[in-house]
Amino acid sequence: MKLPTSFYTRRDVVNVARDLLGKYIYTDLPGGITGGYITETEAYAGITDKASHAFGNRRTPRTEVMYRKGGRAYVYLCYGIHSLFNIVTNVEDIPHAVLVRGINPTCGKDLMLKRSGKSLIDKAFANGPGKVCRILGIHWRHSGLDLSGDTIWLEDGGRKVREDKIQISPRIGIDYAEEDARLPYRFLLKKT
DNA sequence: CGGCCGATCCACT
DNA sequence: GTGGATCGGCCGA
Repeated sequence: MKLPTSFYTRRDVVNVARDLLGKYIYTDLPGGITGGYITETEAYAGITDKASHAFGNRRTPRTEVMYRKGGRAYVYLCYGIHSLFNIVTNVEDIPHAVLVRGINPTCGKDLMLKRSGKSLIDKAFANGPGKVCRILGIHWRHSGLDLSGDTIWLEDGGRKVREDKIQISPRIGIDYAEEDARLPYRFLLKKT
């Protein structure tokens, strides 16, 4: 069952990031369908968040998709090599997003292994946002895709996520964000 | 149009 | 724990 648009248009991006833990992400891209459930996310809270690409209400061709209604993909290139996948949230003109930093692969494992160049799925297989995009076949050209479509989508697979299984910490790799670098906007599923 | 830099990863020490 | 890879986006001129 796909997540409804109303899941993405909620105004509390930090809670959306937390609620995305345990939800399933799927892609139907060349090679077949791959997917898994989300194990790590970060919230980026728009124009007042120094870590966000939309800080200060900055609008560029790249960031424009963040200003659209929640429920689309915002994918961009980082360090010249890695695509990073974000889920746009909130209503139109409020550029909030959630970065998907880790998944637990469940579907299309052979294809994910092939895309990764690895020979087995270990703990470090999908524990970073660049790796997640690589194994799911997501590229920055997919930015703007509607998540209610059949290319990239999310489902509520009925996984129960207990509050005491959630670890919260500051976000990674955003030291430039000054005081906002310390905000507790990162959510991880603890190892079972 | 040139130059700087990044929401990372991996090999190597 | 650290440094190099690598290139599109952004800004200033």
